[in-house]
Amino acid sequence: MQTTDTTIDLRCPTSLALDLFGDRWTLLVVRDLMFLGKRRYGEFLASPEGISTNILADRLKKLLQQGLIEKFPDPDSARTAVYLLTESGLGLYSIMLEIMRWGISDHRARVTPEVDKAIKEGGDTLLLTLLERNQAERAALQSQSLAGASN
Amino acid sequence: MQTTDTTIDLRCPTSLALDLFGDRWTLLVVRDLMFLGKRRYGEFLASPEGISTNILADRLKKLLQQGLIEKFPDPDSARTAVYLLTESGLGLYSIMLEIMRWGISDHRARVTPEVDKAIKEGGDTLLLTLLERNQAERAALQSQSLAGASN
DNA sequence: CAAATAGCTTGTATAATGCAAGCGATTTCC
DNA sequence: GGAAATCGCTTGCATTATACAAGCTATTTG
Repeated sequence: MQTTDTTIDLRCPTSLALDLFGDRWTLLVVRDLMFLGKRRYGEFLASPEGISTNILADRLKKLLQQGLIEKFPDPDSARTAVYLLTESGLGLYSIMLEIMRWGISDHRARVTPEVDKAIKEGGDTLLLTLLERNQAERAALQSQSLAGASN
Repeated sequence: MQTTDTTIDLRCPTSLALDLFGDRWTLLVVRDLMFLGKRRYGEFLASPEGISTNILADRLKKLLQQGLIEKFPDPDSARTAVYLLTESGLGLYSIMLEIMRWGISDHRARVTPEVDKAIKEGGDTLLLTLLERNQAERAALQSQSLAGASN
């Protein structure tokens, strides 16, 4: 007699997580999207860490495949796209916040005031804000792209 | 007039954190030490992910250099060493717990009952336990190595 | 309509990782 | 107590990932 559920991934969640972001760049793209309001290829590229163009393209592709981000046509320009975290992508919020908390406490690195407040206050006020913002952006982009398609 | 403190690392804490564990293996060694009670080279090597010998040696060296782990002579054998997380190393606890929480919720990966309980209950009961255990182990290893030195 | 720009892709060099073998210091076995 | 096995690495080499520069296409600007 076996267990009824055979879909459980027996691996350690740490290992699973590292499949996703066990590299130098993925979480920096997530950070840009989650906390710095960046949405476009060129904006990610402009981050001070200096990701290369091919690596950025590769990470965006992987994040798309894993359903952590979505890609929309940019209402302002036909040659750029807008990337947005999905709800699943925002599921990385707590990990990101703990990483930032760690970086601040041990190394006195800097974050935005918004993040700083979230780290010090605890709770998930910021997460709720991010979820709302994201939903609003997504709605706007979807209606725009529909309108665009009917032109 | 400048700020008095010139030691602040201006980089984003995410980037700082990725310097430390932005790779495939470092956090798996931390997991072994923090939650699975592994202490020796051979035990890390035996983890199911299958780290290579040179990579393991390299990561242990880096973790030592960064003060996240300590190395003690093994009281039971002159050819092995015992590695222990420092308090600074245990500072990664919250990050690890959030990573495991993420892995469990989205992918139903498995953790030890002890970790599962910690994830579900919240609070830092487990962290306190780990800190105590670690201190006890460290004390034992230090007294043993002193006794050994006087032989 | 020419030049510039955004978002990539495509080489190619370098660095990180994976794999297997080897090596010195113990420890075990007979 | 000597030979063989074991442990904790290190070293060499093949493969993969990343960095850097250039190029290409579609769009947009002047």
